[in-house]
Amino acid sequence: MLNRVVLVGRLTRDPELRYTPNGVAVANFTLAVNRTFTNQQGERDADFINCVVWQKIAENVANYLKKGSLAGVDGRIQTRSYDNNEGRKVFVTEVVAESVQFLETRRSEGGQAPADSFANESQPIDISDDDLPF
Amino acid sequence: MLNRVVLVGRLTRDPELRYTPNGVAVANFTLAVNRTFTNQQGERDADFINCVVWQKIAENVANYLKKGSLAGVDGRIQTRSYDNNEGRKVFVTEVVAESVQFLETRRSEGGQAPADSFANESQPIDISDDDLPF
Amino acid sequence: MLNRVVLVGRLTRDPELRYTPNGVAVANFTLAVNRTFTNQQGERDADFINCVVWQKIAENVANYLKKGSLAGVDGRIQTRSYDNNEGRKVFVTEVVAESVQFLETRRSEGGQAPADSFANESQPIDISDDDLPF
Amino acid sequence: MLNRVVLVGRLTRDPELRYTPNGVAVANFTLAVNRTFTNQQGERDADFINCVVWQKIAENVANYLKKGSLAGVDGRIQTRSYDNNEGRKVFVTEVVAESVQFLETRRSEGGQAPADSFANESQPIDISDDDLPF
DNA sequence: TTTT
DNA sequence: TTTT
Repeated sequence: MLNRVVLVGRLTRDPELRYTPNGVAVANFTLAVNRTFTNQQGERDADFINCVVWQKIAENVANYLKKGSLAGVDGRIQTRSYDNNEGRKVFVTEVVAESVQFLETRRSEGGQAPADSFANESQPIDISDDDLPF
Repeated sequence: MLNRVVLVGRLTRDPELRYTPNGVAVANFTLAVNRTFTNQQGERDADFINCVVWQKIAENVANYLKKGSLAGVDGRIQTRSYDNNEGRKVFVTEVVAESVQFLETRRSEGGQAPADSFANESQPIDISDDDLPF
Repeated sequence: MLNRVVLVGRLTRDPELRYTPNGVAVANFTLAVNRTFTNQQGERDADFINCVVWQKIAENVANYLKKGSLAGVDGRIQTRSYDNNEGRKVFVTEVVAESVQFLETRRSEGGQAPADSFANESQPIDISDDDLPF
Repeated sequence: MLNRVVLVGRLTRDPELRYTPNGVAVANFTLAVNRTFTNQQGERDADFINCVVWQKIAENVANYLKKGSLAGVDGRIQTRSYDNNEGRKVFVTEVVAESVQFLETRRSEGGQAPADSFANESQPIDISDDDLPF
């Protein structure tokens, strides 16, 4: 059945990279996707969408993206549940990214940026992977 | 920023139609979207995705869809939080449907279906609405 | 870069299945996707979108879909050009389907449909393939 | 019926802005969307996708985007035909953009860019419009 | 809390 | 007719 999601937004924090007991890389990050409309208070709201990536893309995401990076995600919605430490079932809805596009280069913190280096002249980097472990 | 979701799945229960204090119709339903792959136990899993619709579409959804109906949804992911009755913050991720396509006619329960009536010859019905209240 | 298309529509004719010189299956079909709005004459228009599928999905499409079938397509837009028989360059924009969902069972022509067989009780069939030859 | 397209790519030329006899703005542009895979010659191919936008977005596109700009498009596929000057029917497949996201600031040609202005710190601009004339 |  |  059809289940397709496409997002462009900014990472709210650095991605978290972990490894499963079998050594498979998994990264989690949250995308802040600004809404085009404003709320009753006239503010521009955002949706904060949790994303997961596996394997090689997970490692690429951890290497190339950080808090504030602009990224595009093509994936699907996944739901799952787990029991929290109070023994209560928690339901999770998140996006499994099948490909991630790095839409800009961030200046490194405290780094000395050469006068002629402009992010808008950098190539967006595509990181995709087809043999996911699920 | 880009935030787009397209789903095709079956309703897990009848849609719930309510009205805001200002009289705006809202309907909630959950789509079961079967995955194409199978899990470790060889079972075919599904994602259970909560959807919200507003206004005229909400009423159409309540009228035309029921538990088990096959439906297509075009919308976006929305996140929000609220405090539950224990004073704890609960985070919700759901799909705001901007248009819903009713993909089949369900036989009415206990009804007598005429020998020549086939769901596959019915026209899918599109219900969309552009002036959402947000 | 992001390139994602999702369609639900009906085949305008039976799919055409061919094989490349290397024996790779390719199928072509056109989806009529009705618009939700009506034109100035008050008619409901449709878009006629050419689709290509490769390999196993191509054969599944040829086996399961026919003129009039309702199908969902998840894929991407592809552009290419070729020289026609008058030596003129022709530009083609089409959708490469990465997965196709068969959304209903068509009654076989002249077949005897049992009184209790309803398309709406059939399972949508997903046909997808990840190792495309391009 | 469902018809949804999401693209991220670069403009191959400056957008062309025109007005209908009734004064409605229309802009045309082509997005080069690089493929993630390479062709047999090891080159990285691209798809060149023609896009149309109407009304206010058309004017925004003409103002903010130019050849080489990185842009995101959310829209749908449209097909139409017209008779060319040889009296031959030409079929067109293009994307009608319902919203366009300007994903970077281009340095103005010959302009003097201040040492601390980085495109990656600029806000992507969303231009969308809901009351299209069709 | 889940559909066919 | 093609962008970085």
